[in-house]
Amino acid sequence: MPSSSSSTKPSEDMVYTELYDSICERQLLPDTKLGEALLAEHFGVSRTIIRQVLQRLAGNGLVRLEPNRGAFVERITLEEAQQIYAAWRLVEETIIRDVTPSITPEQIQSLRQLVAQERHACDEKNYPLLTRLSSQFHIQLAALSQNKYLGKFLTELIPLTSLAYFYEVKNMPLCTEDEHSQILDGIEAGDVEQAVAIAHRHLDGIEAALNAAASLDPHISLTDRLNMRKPSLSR
Amino acid sequence: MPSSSSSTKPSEDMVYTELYDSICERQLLPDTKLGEALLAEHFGVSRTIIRQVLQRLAGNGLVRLEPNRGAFVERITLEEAQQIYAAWRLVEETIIRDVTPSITPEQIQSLRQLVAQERHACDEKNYPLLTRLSSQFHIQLAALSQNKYLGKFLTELIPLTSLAYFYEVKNMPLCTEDEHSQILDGIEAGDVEQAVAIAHRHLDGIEAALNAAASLDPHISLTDRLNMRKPSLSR
DNA sequence: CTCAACATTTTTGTATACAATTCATGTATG
DNA sequence: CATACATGAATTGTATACAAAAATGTTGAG
Repeated sequence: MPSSSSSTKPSEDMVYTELYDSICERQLLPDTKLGEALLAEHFGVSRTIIRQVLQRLAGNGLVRLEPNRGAFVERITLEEAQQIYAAWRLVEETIIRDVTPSITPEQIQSLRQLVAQERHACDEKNYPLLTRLSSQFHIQLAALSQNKYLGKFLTELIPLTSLAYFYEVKNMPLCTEDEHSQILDGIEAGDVEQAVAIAHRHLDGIEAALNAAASLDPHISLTDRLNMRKPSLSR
Repeated sequence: MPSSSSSTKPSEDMVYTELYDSICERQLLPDTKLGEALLAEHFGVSRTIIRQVLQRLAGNGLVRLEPNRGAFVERITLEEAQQIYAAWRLVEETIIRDVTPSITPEQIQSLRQLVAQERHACDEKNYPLLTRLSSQFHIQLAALSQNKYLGKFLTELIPLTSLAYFYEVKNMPLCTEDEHSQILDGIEAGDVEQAVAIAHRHLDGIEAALNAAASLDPHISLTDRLNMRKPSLSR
């Protein structure tokens, strides 16, 4: 029974989107096993399709394929997350500088709508949706860049931040629509330096929150986590 | 008859590498049809493997998958090539700034060896090899970056330059080992600004050569180009 | 001779069957 | 009682068979 209730046949892209969104929204947490047979049954397609989707997700870095062992949601370390934010800052600044002079009122309007949706999701405490919308703001901004390769890079980079998993991260709702709004203000006013400065502050803030979560987290390694399932044999 | 003469079974990675290198070296030119049955026979594997390889290559942007029509070597326009070089300049500079303070003598040595190979390939007029070595220099440098995401970006970006296809490009041997050598000199001396400046000149030069080739090229429209395609694998 | 409609062939897309590997369970042994 | 090993179940990897679509070739009318 396919979870997507639509009557249309769940094609490869639908399966891909569903898994992609689930990972980005942190519904599927890092190290979750993505068994082929299970997914095939769930979506009502053959393993062939599931396999292709998993390989595409692996190509985007969202899924880790362990030979002869299967597919898992990827997990990144704190250090890797920091590298991601560093690269993000670099490209975000470049894109803002690129987009600001040529942006149209319609494009601004479209982004403002997105911010409104973010605010709504935050009010409703719908944090999975908020996570996705927040990413989408930056992705949609990146899509406006003249340079589609930089845009594609950011589009692939941003979802990876969902793979940093510490206990506290789940409960860390980053309601940053205000900063998004301020970035738009700067862009709309043609004030590149202002927009760039806020964007940097914005990303610094997100990274700081992640660092805080990581420091609060009892540093449990993967092996530790596996071992603590059965501390003692009950028999 | 598999082209890889080794007796070991050509696995997926071998097929991937072979096709990847052939495209990067401009042995397989843009718009070349990559028929599944043909490749399967050529490498002595099933279509399943070929299919996986083609999807991986498509994920890297080297291959274009047209639904129900098959796989083709991707082609990029002059404008897209210019975007690639713009992104390359940005990231290359960042990486040089990142790598210079922490590079080791062994790493320098390894890169110098690569430059020597380049010089040799240029002397021998082995242009396919030179093309690959020239890319490899930048890729290997990028691999030294602390930021593996920027490194990966460049690693995926650089091969795309092989997809810009104008008549003159084939006959355009860019013997730029000297500039590579100078970049290394700057890095080795710890003179970041010098290294960055040369790197910029280097990339500007390559892009200028491409622009020249494009202007010399009789601007063939898409429809004309379709008429003149010779899709045979020359092997 | 040209063009269009139909039939044939080829190629891609998907599902399934089989082989290979890993993982879990249970048993024997020190 | 714990460890090592062997057997069996479950999962992944690969090849093949079949279905669907596109390309090609042929025929016939205008």
